[in-house]
Amino acid sequence: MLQCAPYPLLLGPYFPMNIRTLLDQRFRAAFQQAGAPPETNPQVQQSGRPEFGDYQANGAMAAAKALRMPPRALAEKVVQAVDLQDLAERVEIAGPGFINITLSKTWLSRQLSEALRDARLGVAPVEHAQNIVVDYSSPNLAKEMHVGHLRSTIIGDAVVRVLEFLGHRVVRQNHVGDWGTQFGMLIAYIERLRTSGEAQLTLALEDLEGFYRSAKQLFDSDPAFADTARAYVVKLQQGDAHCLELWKHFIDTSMGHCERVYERLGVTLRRTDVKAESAYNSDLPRVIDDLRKQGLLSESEGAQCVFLDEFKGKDDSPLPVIVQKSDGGYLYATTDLAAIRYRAKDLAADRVLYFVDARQSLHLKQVFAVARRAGFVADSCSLEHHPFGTMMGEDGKPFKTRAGGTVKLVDLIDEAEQRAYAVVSEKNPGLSEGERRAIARSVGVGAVKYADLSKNRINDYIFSWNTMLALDGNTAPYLLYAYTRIASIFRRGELGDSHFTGHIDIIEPAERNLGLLLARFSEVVETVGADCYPNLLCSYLYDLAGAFMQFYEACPVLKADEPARSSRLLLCRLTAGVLHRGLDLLGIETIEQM
RNA sequence: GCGCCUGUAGCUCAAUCGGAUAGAGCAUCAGCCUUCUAAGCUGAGGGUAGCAGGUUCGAAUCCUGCCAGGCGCGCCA
Repeated sequence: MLQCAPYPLLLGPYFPMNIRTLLDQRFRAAFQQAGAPPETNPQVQQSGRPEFGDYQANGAMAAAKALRMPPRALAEKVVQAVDLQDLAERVEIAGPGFINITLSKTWLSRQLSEALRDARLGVAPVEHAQNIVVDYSSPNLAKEMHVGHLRSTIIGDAVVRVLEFLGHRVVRQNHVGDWGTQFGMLIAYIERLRTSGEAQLTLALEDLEGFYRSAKQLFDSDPAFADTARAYVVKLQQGDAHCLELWKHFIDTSMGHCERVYERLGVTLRRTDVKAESAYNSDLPRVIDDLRKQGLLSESEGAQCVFLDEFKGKDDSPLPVIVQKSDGGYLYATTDLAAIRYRAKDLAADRVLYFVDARQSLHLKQVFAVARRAGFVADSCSLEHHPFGTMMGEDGKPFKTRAGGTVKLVDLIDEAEQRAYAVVSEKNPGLSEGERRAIARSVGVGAVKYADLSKNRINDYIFSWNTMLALDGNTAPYLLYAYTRIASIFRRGELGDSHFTGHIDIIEPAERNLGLLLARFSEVVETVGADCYPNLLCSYLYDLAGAFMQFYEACPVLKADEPARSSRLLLCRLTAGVLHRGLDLLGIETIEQM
């Protein structure tokens, strides 16, 4: 394990704050002093181009308009007023009134030296920790996990990690589907196999997907079996002991499958995070009752519905949220309402995040609206659907096996590891078999996850083995390689904790470039925590890895003279720390060599 | 029919609350290994931002209309 962990000694008080926030505060004060109203947004952001400095404040144009004065004149006054003596080496006005800020190397050097002594690498814990409930993964247990579950699982887990790192109290909710009509069929099939022996049943359940297919086939071809299956749905719902036992056996087996996938993917979900659909069964009649008491319920064509004005269907007709079927059965909207109330009330959530397929947008919008109207959720609680697109094959159609079936996650992981193994063996044949296997595991799984995380989640995305396992470009292998290069420097120099001394002193352009990115880590992490777009963290880490590669080419470390050698070693150490932590927040594990 | 999402380089994708000359990677071409891992680095070419209007000092971003694709829309989840 690389010593990316921080210095144990903390010299004096250190209150990390991200640069953007710091500049925002300074400029807010300056704008007021310059005569702008207190609510003026200084619009501090990272500069788009190097010639515009490191940060820019763009608020002068808008504020000048309100004040009816020339924007450059306001910018002048702001620059006069702003106190940046400690941190900027240049503040310039450009164009119509942009204020460009170049940070001083001294200040940057000090920030980095401090971040190095901080276990959190300069990321401050949130001032007000929130209770954040995160609904993600949530596979249906009738079948094995397949590629359709990947995005929710991977993206949700990354966001969970980020939120916890920021200091929030996170409650994972794996809302697995373990109830509904198809389970009658599966139970009937279990029973049938049991009569031919326990061993055969166990074997059949190994391949859950095949199990489902066989049951379905029987269901479609054998009317007697179909009748039994339908009867079992009813018995199950009535709490029949025998059916429940078979059902539990099935659920248990299926959950075991999921857990093996989570384990291999390095996903933090545990059995204790499961709050299955069936867990809300007893609460469903109460949901209906409460909706009725609120006067929200109306009957339509025999079904119990909630009609809300904001939802219109065809020809402006009212669009119902059906919460109880005409036969008395409940639907997933009912379960979701029960779940949302549990999360808001029992779990006291400040935010509830749903990492759910974009196709459920309307459904969730309706559930959120009904829940609010019914008072299940306080106004102060934020309900957020974070949708994502579908994973497509290289032909632009939903990703399938060659035979046209769904791709099981275990198969996907197997193939990723195999392909990674082939690459490692080719690139680095000197490593032992065991080492290559271990590297292939990290690289293969890391590549799968990174391919998913690095894209803006809203769009559909094209899954391609080639781009994913490519060794260059914005991929997991590239980031992992950057990290191993640092590890290699430390190995080569035989460096232990005691060898890291002195402080970071930014001199070369490549050092400055790298240092500036390192100092921005907290900005990215905070943004991801707020907006739930892990691809921002990916592209940051990619930039960081790139900046390190350039630094590596331009600035010798071990061969440098003091004090540059010490400074560069510390820069390497901080880079390793940020890469390690950043990848960890994405759920990707680093390796020491590859 | 109504609603939601999307349309950026040949391909895969970015772009912070509207900000300056729209950026990467792949692929193509040209360079760099007696020097800390070349799974790397440097450089070149490649764009009517779907189309047309509008708002604005300023639009890939906001608004309107059209075109194209995907998805959703009463008793599955």
